Amino acid sequence: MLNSSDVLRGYTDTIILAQLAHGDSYGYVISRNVQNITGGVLSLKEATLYTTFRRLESAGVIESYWGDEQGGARRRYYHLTDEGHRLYEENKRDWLTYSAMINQLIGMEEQES
Amino acid sequence: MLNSSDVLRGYTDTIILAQLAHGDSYGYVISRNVQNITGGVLSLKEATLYTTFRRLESAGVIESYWGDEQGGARRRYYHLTDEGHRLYEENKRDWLTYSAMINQLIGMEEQES
DNA sequence: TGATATACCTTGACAGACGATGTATGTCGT
DNA sequence: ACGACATACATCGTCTGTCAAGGTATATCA
Repeated sequence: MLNSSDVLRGYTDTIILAQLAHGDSYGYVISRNVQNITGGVLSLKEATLYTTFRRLESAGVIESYWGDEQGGARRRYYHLTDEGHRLYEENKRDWLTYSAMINQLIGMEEQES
Repeated sequence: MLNSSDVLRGYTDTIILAQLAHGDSYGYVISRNVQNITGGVLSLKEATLYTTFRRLESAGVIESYWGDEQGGARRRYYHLTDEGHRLYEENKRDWLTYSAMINQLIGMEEQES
């Protein structure tokens, strides 16, 4: 009943920030990485990916530039700003807190009174 | 930047199923439980709660009946159906899988190549 | 009398995810 | 030469879940 959309919703931003934290990258590769890491179980759909890029760039957490490929399709690369790095760290901490709470809420561990 | 809505989105169903897994309950108490468990950090808003009840009942995973309170406000109790129990267990398993993947995706642990 | 707690409910708006669709370049097989 | 496929980016319109705002009703306590 749970689908990819609901599972990732709210974390797409952080997933993209994570991909960019170790170096500039571009849409197609990020999309592929997500599929590889999750064994194809979860995926950031292209429509989601590109609208998210727009949103993050408007927010000033990423910046983009065109790569100078010789041959092949053009690539728009994205770069994490300082603010982006800060947000990434913050979101990681938040995920730790929130995922622990969801664990509690959905009864993954029995709580003693 | 992450807010309660985004964090819980996709898990409200499971949270409610979890609350009902140990016995029938009603909206107000479930809402309070979520706040207590998370120390007030996360909360299921009433509008969300009641629209979710409708959706789950339509789906046949919960059933409702009016309590016979003598005095005080009336309460609509909810009961997990067999299908509801099944879905709850399934969603718990899914959460284990998906949360591990999100951990990977947002770089909570460094992966060796 | 009115404030507070308990308890339920609906409407309308918003925001994020995504299917469908489109564009363009380059490679490989036949 | 032609079509299939992979790479790569982009937008539009729809769907769905969340929630602020508003409402109803009962009981208790100051």
